[in-house]
Amino acid sequence: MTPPPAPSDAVAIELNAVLVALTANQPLVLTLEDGTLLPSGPFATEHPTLQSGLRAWVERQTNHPLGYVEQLYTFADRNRPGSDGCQRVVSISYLGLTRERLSAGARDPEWRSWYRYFPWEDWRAGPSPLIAQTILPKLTTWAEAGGDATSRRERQQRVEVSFGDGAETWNEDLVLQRYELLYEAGLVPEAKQPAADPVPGMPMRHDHRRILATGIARLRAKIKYRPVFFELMPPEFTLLQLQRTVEALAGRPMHKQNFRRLIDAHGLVEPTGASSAEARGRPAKLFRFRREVVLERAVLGSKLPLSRPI
Amino acid sequence: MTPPPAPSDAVAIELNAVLVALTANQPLVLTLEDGTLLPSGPFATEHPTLQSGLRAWVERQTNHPLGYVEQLYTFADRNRPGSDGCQRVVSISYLGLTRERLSAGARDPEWRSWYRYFPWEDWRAGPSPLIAQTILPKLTTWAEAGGDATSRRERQQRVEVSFGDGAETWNEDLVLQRYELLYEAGLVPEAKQPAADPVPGMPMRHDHRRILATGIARLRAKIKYRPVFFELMPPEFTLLQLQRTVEALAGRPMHKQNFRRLIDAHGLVEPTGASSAEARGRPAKLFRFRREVVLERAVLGSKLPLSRPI
DNA sequence: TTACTTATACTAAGAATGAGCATTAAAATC
DNA sequence: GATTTTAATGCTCATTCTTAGTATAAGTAA
Repeated sequence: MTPPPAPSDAVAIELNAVLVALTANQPLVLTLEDGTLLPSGPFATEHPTLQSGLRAWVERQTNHPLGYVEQLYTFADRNRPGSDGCQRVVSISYLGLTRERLSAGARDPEWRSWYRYFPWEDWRAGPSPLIAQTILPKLTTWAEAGGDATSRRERQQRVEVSFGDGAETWNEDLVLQRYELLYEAGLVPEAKQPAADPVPGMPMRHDHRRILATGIARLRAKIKYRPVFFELMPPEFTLLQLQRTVEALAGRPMHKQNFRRLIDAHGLVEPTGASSAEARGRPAKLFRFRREVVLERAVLGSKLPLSRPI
Repeated sequence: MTPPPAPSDAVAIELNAVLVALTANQPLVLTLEDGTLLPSGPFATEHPTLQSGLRAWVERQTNHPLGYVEQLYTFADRNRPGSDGCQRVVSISYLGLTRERLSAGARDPEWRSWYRYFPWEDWRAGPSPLIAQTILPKLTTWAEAGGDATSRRERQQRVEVSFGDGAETWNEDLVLQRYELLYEAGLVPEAKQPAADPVPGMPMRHDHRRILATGIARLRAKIKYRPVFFELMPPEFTLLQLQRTVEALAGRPMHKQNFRRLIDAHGLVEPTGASSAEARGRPAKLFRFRREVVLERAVLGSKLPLSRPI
């Protein structure tokens, strides 16, 4: 059918990592060069697999173990933003979760909240006002400028699917679709023909903001059926701390009682016996993660116990 | 943190495709060389993206459009089965769905039922007897041969999670975990130290059976929230034909009335007005897929209406 | 002591799911 | 032509899962 593929000429392999940590209820991502780049790992190492090489490299750099690693996507587009056109760049990206941050306040590498890059993705205090006030109007203009009637209707439908109506119908998993729609509409500075007035949100170089969007989307989808969020928690924690962590990742508020019922129903935690008196109110019991459940089958039944904002 | 990655020396890029079609209620995969290889596509093409290049290549070869394409995984392990050790091979694999098969009965390329490679994955007629009779005994032996007590318990737990108890608790999505467990236990011919009596199921060269397992697993998971199975259907079909298609992919029987209720509740189809008189009984109405729903939000609520075998 | 937080128990309504009965409509067979 | 067989389709009922609360307990800060 096809001869065995010949070794391709002039291929550069690049590893990109979306490294996530969590501090003060903010989801953080490790960045370089004033927040404009994701860290790139070495490819040709002594390690047998990409994943083990990446893990060792991150652990050496941050002095903390990587709790969870998963491959995100491989980009190899010829006219990929950032490639110079003559050499094909294959970029293999990974998502990694880690428990603690390296030296606080450092620059390069620096941990930054991912909502600086995607401010419209934070709905923890209710629907992001950015969407109804800024994004939807611009996208509607773009949709109405589409060529023929079919194209216009298709654009409108994509806007509606990705962003909902700006209030009730929000799907927090569609991070990547939303970014790509804004990219196509020229509403982010990375676009080929960027508009004069892009939507708020810090850009990155090359296609690193797209890779970050891929990572956030994957993580938001993942926490619904695998309790990976424990990799971001300290060994002991209260249920409210756990809830705030999940809310930070999902970008949405949750119903406290139902959240606890869910965690309990799946046997994710066990009490340590101790209590925390960190906050002002009634002391909360401390829990630890039951490692055994990682091996068990899927959990959390694909639905997070969202609450409607008050 | 790290200098920009230097172009790696001696890297070969290989594209592998898991191309799926469906005929006579069998899920088929395109193979080469007497069923021992998956097709490999060219890498350096005139196309701007890997995906468009793969799509064009497949459509040229099979004379049928590829309905759906998705990236599966990138393997780049140094001691990957099939690599000769000196040159690093990066293998990017894709899943593609297509509607019709090319010339029937052809050899090379040839469409083969994926259950020839994974006979234990077909539970359409109830729990696969292979599991209780052959696989679980062998895996139990392997688990009990583990080094210390901790290792033995961990092995047992992995067997239990991947294969369940051989009867009630079966998760059809864990195709890859099951194959990898059998690989580790030396129970497939591809293993490094294969046992004298591997479990039934046709092997493939290199790591192509692992790639196929990845594709099946991805597809089984995908149909629960995106109706991609329509890409395998003719333009008009009866609801029973649709059910048989989903059953072929998931490898499990479904409850007919509840399956129809689900399809109906999500507005996936619309009647064409015509009826089919293919089978003996009462003629079934013909339906067509409502293309609009592809754009809409997630569907099928993560649960297929399984039925217990009679 | 009072006001305020936070934790935790419990419940009622509604939606989704699992399982099956009953009926209809055609072809095949006697 | 009546009867059997095969499938399609309509409908119900119980159970479980979700949603959205109310109520109460147990601490700290003023």
